[in-house]
Amino acid sequence: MPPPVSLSRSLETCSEEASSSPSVNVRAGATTRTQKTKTSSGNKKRGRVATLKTRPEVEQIFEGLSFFYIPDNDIAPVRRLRINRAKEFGAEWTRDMMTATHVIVEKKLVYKDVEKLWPKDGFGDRAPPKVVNEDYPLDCIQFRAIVDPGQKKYLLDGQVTTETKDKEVLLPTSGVVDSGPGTKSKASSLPLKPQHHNKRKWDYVPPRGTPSQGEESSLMKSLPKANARSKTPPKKDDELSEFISMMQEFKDLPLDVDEDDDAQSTSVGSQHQVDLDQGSGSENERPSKRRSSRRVRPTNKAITFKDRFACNRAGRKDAGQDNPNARTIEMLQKMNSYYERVNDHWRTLAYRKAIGTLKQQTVKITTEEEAYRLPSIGRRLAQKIEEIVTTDKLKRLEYAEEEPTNSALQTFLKIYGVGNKVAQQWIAQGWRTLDDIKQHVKLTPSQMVGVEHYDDLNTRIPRKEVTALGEVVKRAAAKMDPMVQLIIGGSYRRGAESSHDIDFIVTKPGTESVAHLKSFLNTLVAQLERDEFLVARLASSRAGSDGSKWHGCCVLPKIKGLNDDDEEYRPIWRRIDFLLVPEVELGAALIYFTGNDIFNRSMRLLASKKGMRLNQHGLYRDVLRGPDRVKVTEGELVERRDERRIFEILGVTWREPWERWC
DNA sequence: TGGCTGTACTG
DNA sequence: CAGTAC
DNA sequence: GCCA
DNA sequence: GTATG
DNA sequence: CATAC
Repeated sequence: MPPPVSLSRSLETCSEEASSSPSVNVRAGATTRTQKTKTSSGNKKRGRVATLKTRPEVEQIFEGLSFFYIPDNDIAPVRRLRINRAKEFGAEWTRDMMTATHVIVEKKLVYKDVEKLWPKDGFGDRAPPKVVNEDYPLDCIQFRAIVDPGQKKYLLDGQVTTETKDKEVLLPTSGVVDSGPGTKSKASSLPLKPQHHNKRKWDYVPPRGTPSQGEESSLMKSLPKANARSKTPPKKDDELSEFISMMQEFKDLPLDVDEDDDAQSTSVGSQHQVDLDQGSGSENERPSKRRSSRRVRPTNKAITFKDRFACNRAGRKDAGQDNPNARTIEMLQKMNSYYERVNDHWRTLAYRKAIGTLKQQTVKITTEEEAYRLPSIGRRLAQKIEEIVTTDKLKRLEYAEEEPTNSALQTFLKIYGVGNKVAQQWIAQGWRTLDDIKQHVKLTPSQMVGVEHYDDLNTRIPRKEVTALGEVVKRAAAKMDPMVQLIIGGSYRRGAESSHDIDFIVTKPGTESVAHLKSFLNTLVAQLERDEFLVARLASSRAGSDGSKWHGCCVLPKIKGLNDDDEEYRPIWRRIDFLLVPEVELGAALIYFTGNDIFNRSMRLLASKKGMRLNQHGLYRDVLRGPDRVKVTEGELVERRDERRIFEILGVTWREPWERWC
């Protein structure tokens, strides 16, 4: 594999600006097709400027800004294109730094190079221009917003940051550059989101009238979007498109690559085409900054089989507040709940996994590439993460939340017994509020309770109260059968500070089937109902079935020292569940009822990959699954009593309940 | 391109 | 069984 | 949405 | 009606 | 619940 010498040479030709960035050209050359080899004169003038488009006013994001480029010319085709792009969006190209609002520096250069050009006398009264690398304008265009120029990703080599926060800005010598007004840009960005196949699904449909929503594959990113915009029908032959595709391919590559990159690639060295240049060993782990489609997951970060399962990665609660990615997580969670609402089951799953991954990060994830290297974060999510970090918002989410039916959906789904089908149906019938529902809809008994006690049932239960409720039940139970054990599971067992409901695992030494506990539960429930502790029954075993659970509502009685201080004690309805578990199955049941659900699914998935099966009853092996993965054989029971043994057999290192937050 | 945990209860 | 819940 |  | 899906 | 026994 001889290095592409010839190519690079031809490039150099076109890069008359010598000293600077031969590399750029290399690429251009390599891409041949673009301007046939002989880029020079003829083609060059072929009115690129003439093709300058004017974009709709709303897109004039750079209005009032003037960019000073370093190097100060537009000889290199790529830079010329970039300058023109900036102009399209309202920027002025200035050749005088004194009038510039931003100094756009080629990545190959370091901060010192900028200092050389920096006016010795400063800028007088006016704020000095912001110094950023060439990614800055591109990102602004991509997000259709003036993003914070102080972000790390726009720093030059050798540039020092002033603040430790996210928004640091570097100041040139005399510098007093703050991130300036509008660091939190409010500018509108365009949606970047390919709508999906998602057959037969009521997928989200962007509100009409909003700016192009469209298709835009993740690989296409910003530029193509422009052409595809509704208003201006794309012109196939537009020569700009040629550049566009070229830009897409290279815009994220450092402009220096190639043969000379060598040495300290501390810079955003890229090793694209690593395979080409022999040994040079640039195959360091540098996350290739390219955003092209080519998937190059760094191989160095080998993820072992078992590490791919969430149940094997540590996780504790809390990962929230102080987490450096809190903002990102918050936004993704909103997207997640949106997809939950529209019943996009699998996307919801993907988001939850990604959020889990993010929660475990100890450093802030800033760029797409950085995010992409993490497990369960693919291109699409990585892009969204970068968008959030860069613009502090997510366009896709804004559209989603604008959906008029969205709020009604959100309301209805929080009613016990109402899922997506029913909620959609109600909305289709025109109902939008709880009142509408109360008046016009025939509810099932469960839904009735759900509506009547809507607020109570959607209020989280403080841990302290869960404990208190637990005591009430345990006391009653002990009175009727001291041998029975009640274990509070769910998030409480994981150590949560508040829970959505209370889960009791009801078991008793010596029991081998739920039948042995059924009568006890009936008695217990009956008693607690008389005590007016249990106030509603939502679901309980059907006659014939295994009958192992009971769902209902309860209220905490007035208790000395806990809630008797207020003259007005109002009982709050709480969701309560009982699960009958024969003692022999306690381990499996504990795993199941401790969760969280991602943890459980992960454990079960791992089990199934190992030819085993895990459910609330136990761990089985040699499960035979027929042709359509239909379970043919139950499999042989391996373990069910001992929680730890189940972990062991699955090859999962033991994790305490409070370590099962995924 | 197909899978994505596995089960119990309601109506 | 579809829908819902866990 | 992610992944094998 | 009761069982089944 | 809808359908079947």
